[in-house]
Amino acid sequence: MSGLDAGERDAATLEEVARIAGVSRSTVSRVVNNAPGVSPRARAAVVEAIAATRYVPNQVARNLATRRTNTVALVVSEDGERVFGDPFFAGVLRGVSATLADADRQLVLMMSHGGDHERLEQYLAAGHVDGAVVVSLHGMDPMPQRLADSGVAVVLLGRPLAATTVAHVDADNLGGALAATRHLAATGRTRIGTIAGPQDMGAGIDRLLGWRRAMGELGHRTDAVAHADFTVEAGAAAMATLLAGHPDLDAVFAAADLLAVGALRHLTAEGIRVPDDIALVGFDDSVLATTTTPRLTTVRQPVEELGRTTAWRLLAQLSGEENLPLSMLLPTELVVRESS
Amino acid sequence: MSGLDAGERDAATLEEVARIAGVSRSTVSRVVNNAPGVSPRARAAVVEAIAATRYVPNQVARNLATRRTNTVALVVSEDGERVFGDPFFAGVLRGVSATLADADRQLVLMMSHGGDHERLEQYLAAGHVDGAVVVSLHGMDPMPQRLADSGVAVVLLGRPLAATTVAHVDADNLGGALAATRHLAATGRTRIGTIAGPQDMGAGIDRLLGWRRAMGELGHRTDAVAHADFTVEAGAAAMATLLAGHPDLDAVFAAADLLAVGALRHLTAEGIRVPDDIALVGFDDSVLATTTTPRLTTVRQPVEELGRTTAWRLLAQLSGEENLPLSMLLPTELVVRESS
DNA sequence: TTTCGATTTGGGAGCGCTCCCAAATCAGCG
DNA sequence: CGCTGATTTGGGAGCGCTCCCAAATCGAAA
Repeated sequence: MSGLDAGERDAATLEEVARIAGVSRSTVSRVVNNAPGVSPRARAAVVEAIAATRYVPNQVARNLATRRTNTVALVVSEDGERVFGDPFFAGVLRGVSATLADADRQLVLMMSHGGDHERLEQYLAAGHVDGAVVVSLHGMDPMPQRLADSGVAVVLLGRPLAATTVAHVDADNLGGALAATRHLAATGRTRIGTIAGPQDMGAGIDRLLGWRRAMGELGHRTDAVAHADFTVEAGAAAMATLLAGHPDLDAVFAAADLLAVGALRHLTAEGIRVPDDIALVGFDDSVLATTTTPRLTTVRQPVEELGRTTAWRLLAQLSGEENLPLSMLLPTELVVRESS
Repeated sequence: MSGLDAGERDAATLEEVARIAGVSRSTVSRVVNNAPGVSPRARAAVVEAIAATRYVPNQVARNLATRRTNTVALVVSEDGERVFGDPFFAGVLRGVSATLADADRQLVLMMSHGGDHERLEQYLAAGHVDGAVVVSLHGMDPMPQRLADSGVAVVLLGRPLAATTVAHVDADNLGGALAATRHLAATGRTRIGTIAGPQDMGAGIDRLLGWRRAMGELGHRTDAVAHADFTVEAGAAAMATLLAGHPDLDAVFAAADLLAVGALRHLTAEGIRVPDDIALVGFDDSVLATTTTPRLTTVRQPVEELGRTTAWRLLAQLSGEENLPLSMLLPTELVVRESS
């Protein structure tokens, strides 16, 4: 209220520090950014003045002057609900934030629950961040391309469906699905169904494709497909559907651990034994996979690594490196446990 | 590279728009902020020029000039791991982001996994955000007070342990624990233990206190206490400890649903029936509570409302309202299901 | 002592916007 | 047709910093 405590509130500026230290603005700036060319004497005086005034550089001013912000957004194209349920995001976040922290960049997490899309684009385009990692893109969402067009560096985690000049990093979903299905066949299963994920996302499409291709190689029909989005409930429902249409199934490849858990739940409830009657393979190798009974055979994707690599790719782009790969594929790996 | 596509990259500025529209900077600014006092003619010209140049105001410059950013941080004093596991945060996030969206503010989510604390404080103090909601504070963490001192508006979700001038919003943890314990007693239980949460957080302390007080009222001993942090595993372990020390227990109040789930898991494994042998009450009323067998009696806390109220309180403070409450307590409510 | 190159320092200009005040324009009325 | 008050417009100053260039200072060699 009164002017008395104004000294507490109003942060000191460069100019003030300079005055107190008895040097110029420039010299203080040099010290703050520890740039070379400052005499020890001047430096000491400035350091003292900074301490005395509890000076903190105003980032906003700095951003305006340098035209960069040192912050990167992790944009999750999904609402909070889903984000917090899925261990996949936790891993990605860990990877991204580790890499960013190493590079001394600030991370801001943003999710665009549908309607917010517009505000989000505005925010990002308005110079608040240097770049963005966009994850869990659905359908042909033009957002990443638009961001890129408006000058924000963007890298996608997960391949986009739409043609775009935006780089992406992805896991070898196709290879993983291929391996899972072949494994099932190799252990003597012949009637192998699949619970496919959402077909508006690269991961969903590619895992289904992998299963299809493997089944083709084996000379098997590919009609035992049920679709579900990545939730336990949908997995259970899909399993029921699958069973209804194909009662003779002896194996199922589920495109996510969450789906496999749902399937397992349904099978158990129906008195169908896993793996004795039906073998089950999931995808992700999330914590879930080891807490079920029986523990899940699954395809491990390097979630944290995915986050780390995407962030690295973004940083590289930001620092102006040339000839960076437009896409990067990380390997997946089959982990055999008890369910197959 | 070349200057050719510079027009694409370099965003138009106010000045350029003004030149094209044939008016002054000020007039364009007025239109952009739809301030009054612009003739229809001028306005039309400006609107057209904006469209032509695909002009987007530079937030950073605006922030510097106005000394506000229109963005609010949700700071979770916990690492990503925990944040993503706990449904509590999902609810809080939903509440906070809903309120902020209504007020047309941008939300940035930040978590400070221990070491990052410093960078986080720097970031917030450096003028990037107008205010912050801080949730899940541990111990006597001075961070909120420090932020407040450096001019950032702060409201806590969950009462702080340290004395502070920072406002907070909390659920009536004490009342809830009281109700839960009394309920147990009212259904004829006499040897009531508790699994207490972390004692470095208000919620943990208050729920234990509530149980203590209720037990006191009833004239019961208060020695059947086991401690655990808010995870399923810790809950199971605590249940085991409790049972070892007090084999005659006929009821347990767990300070969180996660803990109750752990306890239930242990009891089931031991062949102890719930509620027949031991009645169990949790806290939170998260989704978990309805997916167990038997379904959990629990204390409902209005998680989303908590987020909403905290955000509201922060916005009120930001808009300079006077005489705002320093603390707000939201009611909790016992939800009786099958486990008691 | 002079001179020249290296080091250190200072201050102007500018980042893109808002805010404020003064100037210009417009209307209405005697 | 002039005067007055309201409306609209323009431009300077400033937000706090960085960047760059010129001035000042220093040191050692001649």
